[in-house]
Amino acid sequence: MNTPPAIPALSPLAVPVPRPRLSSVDRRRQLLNHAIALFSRHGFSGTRTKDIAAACGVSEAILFRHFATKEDLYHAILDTHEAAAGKEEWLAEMQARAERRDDLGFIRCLLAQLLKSFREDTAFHRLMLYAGLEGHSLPGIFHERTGSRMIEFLRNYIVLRQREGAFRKANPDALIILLASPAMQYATSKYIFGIKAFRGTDKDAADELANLLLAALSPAPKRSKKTSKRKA
Amino acid sequence: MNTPPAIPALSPLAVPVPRPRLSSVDRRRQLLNHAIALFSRHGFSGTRTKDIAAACGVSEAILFRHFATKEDLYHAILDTHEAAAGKEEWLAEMQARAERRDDLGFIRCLLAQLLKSFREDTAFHRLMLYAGLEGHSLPGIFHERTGSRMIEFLRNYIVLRQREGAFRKANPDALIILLASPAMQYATSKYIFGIKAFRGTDKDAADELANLLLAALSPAPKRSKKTSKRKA
DNA sequence: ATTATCTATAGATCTATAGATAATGC
DNA sequence: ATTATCTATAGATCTATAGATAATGC
Repeated sequence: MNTPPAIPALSPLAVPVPRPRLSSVDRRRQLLNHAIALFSRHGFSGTRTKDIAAACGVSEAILFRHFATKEDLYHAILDTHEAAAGKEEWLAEMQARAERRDDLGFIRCLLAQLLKSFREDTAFHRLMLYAGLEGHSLPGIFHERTGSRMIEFLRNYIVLRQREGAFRKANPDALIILLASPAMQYATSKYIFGIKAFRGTDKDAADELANLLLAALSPAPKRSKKTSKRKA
Repeated sequence: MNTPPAIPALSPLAVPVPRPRLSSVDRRRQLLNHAIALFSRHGFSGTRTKDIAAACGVSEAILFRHFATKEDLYHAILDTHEAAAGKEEWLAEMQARAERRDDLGFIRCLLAQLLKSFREDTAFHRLMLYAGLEGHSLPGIFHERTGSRMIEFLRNYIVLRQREGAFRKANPDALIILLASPAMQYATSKYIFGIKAFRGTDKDAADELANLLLAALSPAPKRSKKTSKRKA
């Protein structure tokens, strides 16, 4: 005795809820949004135009009225979509720490923001990964936008602090990799692959890693030999 | 005046080169190998069974004689394919460095091997990335094989060296992330996305990063305050 | 005799379009 | 009048199978 369908009269087939007729720009925006969600989950070739249209509650014909081809739709996304969440605020915050030479705060802020970006904008990062794997040259675009601006900023600070003697005189590119990688790797595992490599909150992870990274950046204490035990 | 096709008589269509009839196991192996190459490039949904069969020079019917469905083929790959390149030798080498407490050598070896794995077994890593994105739960399998064994080994050494006072008393999980991430990130960018974040060879990168990582792992020098300048 | 292989094709699905219809804005 | 929308469908492509054929090993 299973519960029979209670309200057959209200099934989607029976009463096609009168959807509002959206303006061209609104519908386009809606199509893009649902396309982002689906492409980010299934990749380009794993996403069906039918599903995108269905997600918006319209026929496929509508989709192809807005975008000539599936490729066009995909590129419309890749061309315009940036890592959203408060990039400007972030840069400002980093800038503030940089000005007062708060190295630990600087690194912490960097890591926290990377984690936040993956947490809140997972779709974007999945999209970038797919685009990179599928060879849609999008990581290029990413790198030339948010990415490279941040990298530029990072490198400037690193070089500055190296000149001031606060950071170790290593290859700045290596230091950039070192700073950004752990948070990216951790966030990718956690938010994209669903593997937690670390118990505790993102903040815990950021703090823990920031301390370690600062140690890596700090100039080597002067020692005569590897094994010398700093005998005052 | 373009050069006309020179040897029409030898075109593939004209003379169907008598391919050898392979044994079941050989053909199966060949199908798997070409499937790996194609799945790794285009993902599951981006790969056509036709292309796999064509790569082996046989009809699709042959493929479906060996694997009931495309899914079956894919899982046959994911279940059996491990990170190939000399895993045992690698562990032995790491073990040797561990025994003589050559921390820098230990880290260098780890990084060099990670880079080598991506360089020489790119298809495998692409496969894992795709599987993770497409939700084929394969990273799980990966993690339970090569991955987790290596992680186990790493953690043991880290904990040991922490007890011996040679490594900083931080969360071992954080240290593992710290150690492995830069090389993985760098290798992913370079070998999978084709972005070089670093001029120089892989060995240069490994050495540079290893030095930095060792600094991060080393215990903090005793200082009374953050800003103290170690006045003897 | 066994079995690796092919041809041909079914049936599903996918992108894209043509032409008709109905809601909106003037 | 304009235009957002739908239905219906073409044409391509994709997975999978049925049944026939030819190479191999005994």
